[in-house]
Amino acid sequence: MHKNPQIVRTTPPRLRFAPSPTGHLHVGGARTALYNWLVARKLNGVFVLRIEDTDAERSTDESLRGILDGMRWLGLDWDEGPDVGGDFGPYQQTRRHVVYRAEAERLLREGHAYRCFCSREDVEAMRERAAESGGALRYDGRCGRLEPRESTRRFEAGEAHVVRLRMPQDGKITWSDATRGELSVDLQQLDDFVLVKSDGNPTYNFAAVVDDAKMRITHVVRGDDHISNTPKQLVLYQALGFAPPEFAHLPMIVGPDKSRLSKRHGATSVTAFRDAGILPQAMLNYLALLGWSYDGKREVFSKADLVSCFDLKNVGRTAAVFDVQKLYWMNGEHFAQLSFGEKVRALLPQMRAQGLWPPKFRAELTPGPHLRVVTGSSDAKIAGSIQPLSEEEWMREEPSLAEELPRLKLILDTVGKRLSGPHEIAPILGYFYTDDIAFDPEAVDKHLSSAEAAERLRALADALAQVKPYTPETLETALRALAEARGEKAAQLIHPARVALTGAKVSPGIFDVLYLLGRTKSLARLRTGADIVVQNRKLTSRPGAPGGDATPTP
RNA sequence: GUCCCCAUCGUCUAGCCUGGUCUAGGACUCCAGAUUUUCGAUCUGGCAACACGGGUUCAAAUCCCGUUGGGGACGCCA
Repeated sequence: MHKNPQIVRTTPPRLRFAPSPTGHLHVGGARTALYNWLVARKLNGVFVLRIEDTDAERSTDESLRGILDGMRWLGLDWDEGPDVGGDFGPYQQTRRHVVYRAEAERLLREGHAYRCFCSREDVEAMRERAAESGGALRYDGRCGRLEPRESTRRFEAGEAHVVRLRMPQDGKITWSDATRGELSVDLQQLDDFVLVKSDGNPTYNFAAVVDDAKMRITHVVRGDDHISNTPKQLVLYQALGFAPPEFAHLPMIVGPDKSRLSKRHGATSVTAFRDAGILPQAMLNYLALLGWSYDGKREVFSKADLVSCFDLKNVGRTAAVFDVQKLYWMNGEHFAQLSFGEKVRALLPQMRAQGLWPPKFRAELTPGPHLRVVTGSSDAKIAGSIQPLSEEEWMREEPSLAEELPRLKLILDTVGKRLSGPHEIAPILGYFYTDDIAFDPEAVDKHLSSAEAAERLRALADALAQVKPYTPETLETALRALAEARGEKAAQLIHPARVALTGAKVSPGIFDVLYLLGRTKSLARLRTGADIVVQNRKLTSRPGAPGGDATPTP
């Protein structure tokens, strides 16, 4: 077979991601896209986005939009694609019919392919017979042995048919895979597979090869479920007279049960993780580590780090289980590295989704050392750190954001690493923004269940009502003085207070919480907490529990 | 059924090509201690793996063969 002289390996490496718009962008696809993108960027090559929508039944515009959204969110930008164009378009297979038809006709003319008039039932029967006799499930190639004249006659008579590749039957096909090394398959295992369906549409293997060749793709990086497609495609490249690209097969991403990741394993679409508050850079980083490692030690990488560190040589071969827990950990690592402004930007969409923004209430902060830090000299610093917010976003949030920002800054500072990312907003700082607090039953059970607790909360509320300047420092002295006067430990006041104020057993230092919540809210919540204790006791002592101080009903 | 791929802690992995430095390293999770007004965070420490069987070799996680296990493909889906 002659080599087409016009197709020469082009200088800039060209890689592609070729999703079919039949569903959302799932993590496996995103990882494939990422690796292709990384290689392209690292080698200063071109990243092409091609849409494989030849399956008219299942392809939808909605899926296409979702995939593009996902790619954009992850920051995987493409140089050529359906929306941006390029020199080798169109980039949507449904618009490339003429190309496939021309190539199919050429193969037919040159004898590398033939028309097959067998019905689906015929082929099915053949496979069954093959399975029984212990061989590979193959089409037997009978139409390939038809007299050319006979074939033409039936074709011209308008008989339904497909086009099949004439597969050589001797020897084996071998290639060097960038991640697996030498791979080979006996040609006898392969059959004359379909190139063009009876409706005239190309099959995946045919369209992919034609497009990769025409689009001058130099490296094909894909999941290892495509290993068995590779020999077929290699034969096709040969028949078409095109130089094949380099292949790199990636280990699959699987669920905890080691089977291919699917909905049944939980969230798998990247947009679902976005909506759950995962940062794109964390997603990217985590995905990169699924099947690739740098030196076995370093795990946190920025996008730019990945570009410089990534190498197909370090891609592994064993399937990787998708571990959401580690993804969340990774999210925390990236979140911690953000500036205040970037954090706010990452937090706002999530806070909106949770009904925590715009704030339903704000605290009246008494000027104190804490507040001075924010409103005083460092104003400029905050203004500077907020810059990542776009003009538009700033304007949209103008009234509340500007007013709330100093407090939010203090909240984030005091919450510190307890907040590992936007995905934790509700439990970690929700109580600062809504009175609709979710009480942790365990916390209530432990600290809001005794008559003493109710009494302490009321005493504390009364004491704090008197504190002159309302600052963390004065609050602390007041609380400790109260504890001492009552002959109790400070912790006995602090624990119930925390639950009353936040509903949780985890929170920043209690004095910061009191301060940031403001006096009005704090006192109200302490008193509500006392009421909860009472209700709680009524409930739990009702079933005639004899013990304790439950007064017998007349 | 046929073919292909894979096999290190529960999980992600380093080490394997170029056998000894591996009583197998890092990370997530978990546990313990320190710290803390509590939790968290943090620090310190800990649990935990070379699938099995044969070879080759002075020496094997590393090389070879086999077994077992898992996965994938075999479609007019991609």
